[in-house]
Amino acid sequence: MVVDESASGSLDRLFHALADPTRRDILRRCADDGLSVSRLAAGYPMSFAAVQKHVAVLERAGLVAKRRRGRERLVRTEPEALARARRALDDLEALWRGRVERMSGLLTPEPRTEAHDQQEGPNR
Amino acid sequence: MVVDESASGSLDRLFHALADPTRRDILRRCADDGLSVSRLAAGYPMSFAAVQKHVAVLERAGLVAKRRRGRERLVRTEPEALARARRALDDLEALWRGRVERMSGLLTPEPRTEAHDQQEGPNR
DNA sequence: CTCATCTACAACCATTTGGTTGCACGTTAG
DNA sequence: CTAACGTGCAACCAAATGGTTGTAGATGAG
Repeated sequence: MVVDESASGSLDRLFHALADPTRRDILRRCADDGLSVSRLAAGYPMSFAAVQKHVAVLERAGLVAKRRRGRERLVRTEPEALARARRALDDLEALWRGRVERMSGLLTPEPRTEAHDQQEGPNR
Repeated sequence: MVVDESASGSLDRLFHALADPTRRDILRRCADDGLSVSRLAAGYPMSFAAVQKHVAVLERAGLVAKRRRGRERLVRTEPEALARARRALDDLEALWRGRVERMSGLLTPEPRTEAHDQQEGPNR
C-alpha cells in the first residue's frame, strides 16, 4: 500500500471507502449509536475479520471512530468526514456551474484561455 | 467483472470513479467544455490507453458523456451524476442528523428500537 | 485464578485495478 | 486515393482489494 498523506490521498480514501455497499451499510448502522465490532459483524454474511477490515478502511478514511467500552470497541460514524466528502462534490459542481455561467456570457469574459491549471495533479 | 445493475452497484461505480485523483482531474478539465480524448490524454504522464480507461470508468459511472465531433469524441462531465452522489451523501448525513435529534431528545421519542432495517443490504 | 469473549493482526488466495504495448477500424486532410 | 490521426479494444503484468483461516493479546465474568 502506498502511504500518501496528501490532500488528494485523503479524498481517495474517503471516496474509496464509500464505494462499497457493505461499508455504506456499516455507516448507516453505526450512525444511530456505537456498535461493537462483533455485534456489527454478526449482521453480515462474512467473517469477523472481513468486517474488521471494512471498519479499518472506514477508519483510515476518517468516516468512523472507535472508542472502547470494556473489552469492546464501539464503532461510530464520524459526521465530519461526510461533510468533507460533500464539500469535495460541491467544488466539482461549482466548477461545472462556472461553465454554465460563462456560457450564459454574464461573467468573467475569458479568465482562462488554454492552459488548464491542475490544482491537484494526477499523482499516483 | 461482476455485472450488477442494482442501485447499489450504481453508487459503487459512482464513488469508485471519484476515488482517483486523475479521474477527479478529468472531471475538472471537462467541466469547462468538451475535450477530445487525445487532448485530454496529452495532459497526463501516462499512455493514451490508460486515460481512455479512466474515461471509460467515468462513463460507466455516468459522470461523463461523449459526443462526437468529426473524428474526435468530446468528453464532457455530466452534472446529474454529481447531484446523485450528493444525494447519497445527504441520505447518510440525514441518518446521522436523526441520531443527533434523538440525542437532543426533541423529536420522535422512539421511532425504531432495535432491529435496523437495511434498505440496501450487504449484497456483494 | 481461569476461562470465555472481543479484538487485532499475519499469512494466504482469487479477483480486480491500473498501467503497459500492439493492432484494427473509421474519418478527415491533402 | 492515401496517409495520418483519433479511437477502441485485446492481451498482458504488477499491485491492490476483499475475502479466508489461524494465532495471540486484553479484558471481563464467575
